[in-house]
Amino acid sequence: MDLRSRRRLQVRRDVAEKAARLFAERGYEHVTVAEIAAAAGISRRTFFTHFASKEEAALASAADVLESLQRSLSAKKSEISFTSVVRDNVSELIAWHEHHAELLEQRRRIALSNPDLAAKVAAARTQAERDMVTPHLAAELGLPPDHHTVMLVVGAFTGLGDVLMSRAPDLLPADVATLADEALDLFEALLLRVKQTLPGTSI
Amino acid sequence: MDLRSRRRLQVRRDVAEKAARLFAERGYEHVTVAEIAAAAGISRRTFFTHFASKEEAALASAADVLESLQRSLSAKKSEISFTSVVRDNVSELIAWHEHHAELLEQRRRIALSNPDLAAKVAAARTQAERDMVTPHLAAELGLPPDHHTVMLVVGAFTGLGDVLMSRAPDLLPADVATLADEALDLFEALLLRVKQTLPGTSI
DNA sequence: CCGGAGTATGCACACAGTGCAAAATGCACA
DNA sequence: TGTGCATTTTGCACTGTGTGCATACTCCGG
Repeated sequence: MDLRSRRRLQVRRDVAEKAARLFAERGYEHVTVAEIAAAAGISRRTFFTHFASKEEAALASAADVLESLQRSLSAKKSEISFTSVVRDNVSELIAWHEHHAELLEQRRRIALSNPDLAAKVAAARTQAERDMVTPHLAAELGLPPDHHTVMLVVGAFTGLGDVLMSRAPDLLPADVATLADEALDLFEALLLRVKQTLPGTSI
Repeated sequence: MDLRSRRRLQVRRDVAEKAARLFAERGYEHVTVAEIAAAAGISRRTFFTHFASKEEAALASAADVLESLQRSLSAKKSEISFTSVVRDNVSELIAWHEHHAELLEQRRRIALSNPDLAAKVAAARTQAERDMVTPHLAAELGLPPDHHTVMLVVGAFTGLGDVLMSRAPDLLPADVATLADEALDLFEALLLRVKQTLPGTSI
């Protein structure tokens, strides 16, 4: 990694952070790209060499949440069952959330200021979740990743995950844990049933 | 309904239809609002009295799909089980799709030309699905609609539904039916399990 | 026929995003 | 150290979306 690209990355992070601050303060719509650029000490035109759009800057500052799940899954690969890994990761995530209350409050305000943006963040999260989880569930079921059954199971998983993520901001950490447990119990039951029914289905 | 509003609605439909045609022909991004307005015989400014945005015009022409589920659910209310109603409705939807191949092809092209728009359509569909389905499932479980368990079950349902809807365009109608059956079997099993576990949980 | 409500339109403007060319910056090599 | 090259920054002009405001039009009841 040469010096140029490292500095570029640093600028990118800096701009995203300044943007997030402004969005949280005044609402996404009421902040212009010119203002973000000014706050970061670059020109408006340069902003667009770092981000393809104002929206991208907003999304960039929220990309970190998934990294933890990513790490958990690739680290503990196939050692233990899929749901156990996820259970562990949920605890990890909840702990992380408690230690970053201010950051999450900022994001909550941004999301509140622009539901469309929030929907996009959620969609991106779901998509990433889907991509991470599919290979593991496919392996656990002994099916190819593009098998319909796998897709359905993954769909149910992300559906449950979406509920969890959408409720989490309004709940106490302990309640989030309870809800996550219930969701995972449900998913485990579903998974078990699929495994039992599986030998019969052969498309 | 007075004459004025009826004509206004007619114009709105007309504009949306013209817009959809243009979007399918040249791609969402390569059609300007000015062109849509011209095609519909109104001024650019008037376009914005009918639609808050270009996007809204694109979404407006895709709002009909959900009406069928809406009707099915409110008509057959509580006569038979929820999943049976949905099963019936899926057949209905598949039949409808076969009779509107050209329209669906048009929408497929629009979605292809702009993934963001497609994501938004999907999100709107999911949200509407959620709203329709929640009261029925709450009733069937004997819980308040905002109960966590209900939310989770609804989440699983919409998650499965999303997979179904995202795969459908690439499958033959018969395969869509098979996939829908599998999804509903899965959901039925989940629902059954929740019912069995329910008496124990009391938050 | 008239006055007013609802609607259409034109005009000016703010802002996002892009292509292009000039200027600034940092890196390697003589 | 200076010079040439590649990357990056910036200004400028332009297209397109969306909005506020004022004006003109249309249709309705009196």
